[in-house]
Amino acid sequence: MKLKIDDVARLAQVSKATVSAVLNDKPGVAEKTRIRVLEIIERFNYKPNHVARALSLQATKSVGLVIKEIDNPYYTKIMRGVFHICSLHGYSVFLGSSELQYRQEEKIIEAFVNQQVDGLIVTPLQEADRDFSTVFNLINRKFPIVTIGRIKNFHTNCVSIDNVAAAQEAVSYLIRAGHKRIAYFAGPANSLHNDDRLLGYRRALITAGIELPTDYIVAAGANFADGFSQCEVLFDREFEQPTAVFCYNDLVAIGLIQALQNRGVRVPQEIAVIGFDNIDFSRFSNIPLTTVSNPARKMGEEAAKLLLRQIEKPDPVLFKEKLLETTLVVRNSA
Amino acid sequence: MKLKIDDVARLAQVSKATVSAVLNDKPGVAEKTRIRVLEIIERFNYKPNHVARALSLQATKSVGLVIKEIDNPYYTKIMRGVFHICSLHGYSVFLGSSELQYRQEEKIIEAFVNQQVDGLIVTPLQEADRDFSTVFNLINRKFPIVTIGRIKNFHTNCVSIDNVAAAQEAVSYLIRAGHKRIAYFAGPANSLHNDDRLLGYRRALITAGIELPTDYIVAAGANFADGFSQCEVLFDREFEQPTAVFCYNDLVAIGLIQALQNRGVRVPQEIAVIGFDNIDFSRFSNIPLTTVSNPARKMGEEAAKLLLRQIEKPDPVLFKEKLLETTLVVRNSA
DNA sequence: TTGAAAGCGCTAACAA
DNA sequence: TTGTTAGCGCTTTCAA
Repeated sequence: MKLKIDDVARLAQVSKATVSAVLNDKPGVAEKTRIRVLEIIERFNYKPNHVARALSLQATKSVGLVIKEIDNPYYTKIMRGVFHICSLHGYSVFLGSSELQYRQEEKIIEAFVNQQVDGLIVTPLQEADRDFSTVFNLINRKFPIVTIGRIKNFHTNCVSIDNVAAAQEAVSYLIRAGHKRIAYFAGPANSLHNDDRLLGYRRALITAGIELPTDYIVAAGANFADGFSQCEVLFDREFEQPTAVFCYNDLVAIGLIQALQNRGVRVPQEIAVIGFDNIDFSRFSNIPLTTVSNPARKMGEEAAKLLLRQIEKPDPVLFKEKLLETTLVVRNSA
Repeated sequence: MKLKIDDVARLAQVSKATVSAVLNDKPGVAEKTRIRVLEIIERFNYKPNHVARALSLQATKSVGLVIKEIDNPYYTKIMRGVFHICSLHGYSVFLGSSELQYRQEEKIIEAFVNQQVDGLIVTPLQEADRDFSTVFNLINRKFPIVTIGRIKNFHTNCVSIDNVAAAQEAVSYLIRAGHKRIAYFAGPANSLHNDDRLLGYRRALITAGIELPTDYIVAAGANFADGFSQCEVLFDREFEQPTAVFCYNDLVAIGLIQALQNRGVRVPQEIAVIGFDNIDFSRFSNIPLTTVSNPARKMGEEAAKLLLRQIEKPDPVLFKEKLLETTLVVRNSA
């Protein structure tokens, strides 16, 4: 069977306390014995039992990451960032995806907490009637948590981007390019990201002194199919057809462009389109997409750093928000 | 602080052995006391400490999943399957991605084993000079493992598809459609999948009595960029231009189609293209892709089932291979 | 039907 | 500098 610490102790002719000390780089072990112990460990390929150590230390060296959609490249980028930093620091990560259901999100969080993870990174689902008490309680108990994106009316340690400013920049770019009738293909209802991007869109218009009926705000969603299917709204007779569309995200933008092309509408000549996120694929899409680059991987990394810092020296004080930079990536769609 | 089993025992005025018994649905607890204990558990929201239980049981109720690429939708589908079955059975899953580096794969596997996962699902990287001793040793120690895809010259519990037959079917379809000059855009070198698909391609040609120089086999890869960049090879003067291309996977096919369109070549009229995997996006791509549907999610599920069965009642006997069905999905690209 | 006690493999006081 | 011992929070034998 597998070796345990007592075996190593016996083989090295020391007590297990000593073995434990060398395992954990504790001072106060004679160089000679340290070497002897290390030799035995090496020779017999001893690996400490992680579970036993976790029980004794009351720390599992693991964190939980809860994302919203496993198939969304934005979240896989975040994942990569989190994985990267965590593995650098010897933490492993449990992954769970709420698939946009907040009950599911709560279940996952609870499961992770029961698994004794040392901390949690959550991309919280924000629905109007959503109950945040699970997260709330955890935070009250000083359980280490960082959220990716703020929670409405609620303070957490979090990392995010300035969605308002980013959207405003994108729309201002369209305005500077001469567009006056600019539609917004909105994201999921009750998404804080969507609220912020909508606000940025509005601010850009206001700043430029452009007034547009609310018809120019089209409820789309977050996926390819949403952009694709809502395309027809643009050709509705009720309002003057836009010359540009700012989209909630790249998937929506790509869906829209596809539908536009199916109708024979040229992009960007007849209708310009801007996305958001700068997913990998947007570079390769049929018409390379102009979009706002969202530093998802970096967000994952910063979230992990924030969390690990919190775990390793709990800061009684207060909530930190880390804001990351976005940039407009101009390609061919606008 | 958090309640422990002793607290519950005290509150319910029983011993902790009794509490443990009701927690684990063991028989031999009087209905009256069971109810009393459950009430206390409910009232104080007691949750057993997973780590302590794991140490005592020598089982963590967790498994490790090692995939090759986090950004590849094929693997995220597998993930979903694995997650689904595991969570149904109360197992949590550690995820790791080798990102195509087998050293990385080994590290992850070792880390998982040290974490005391109860079993492992691996999508093994197959390179020519690759050393499988880590996996080998684990299997010899009867450590529960299932691989997704076979390992060359090596028996494991595994789930896979019949890549040869699937490729043969796709290419035969092209032949029946009248194509005679069919190229193969090959996947990564040393990929067993690629070997099998290549074999299927060859068999289809042989069966139809078609002979083609090896120029028609183009080294591409597994990603969009590979298909995109290798497009030009098709227009090489050295050999007669193909009328159809069978691609290693959808990403390559989509990349190729994109490049073809950039050149003004019409798909499928001038060149027909078939992919492999049927990733979600292939349905939405510019020209909806004809492809071989690869039941990735189902593979994940079956792999998980196989693994859990192995964990819960170790079968001393032998290796099982589960072969899943593929089907040709005909859309517009061929 | 219940409880006392030992044990899972490790860490950390404390004593020697 | 090293060893003894008591936990960490659970499960499980065995005796009552």
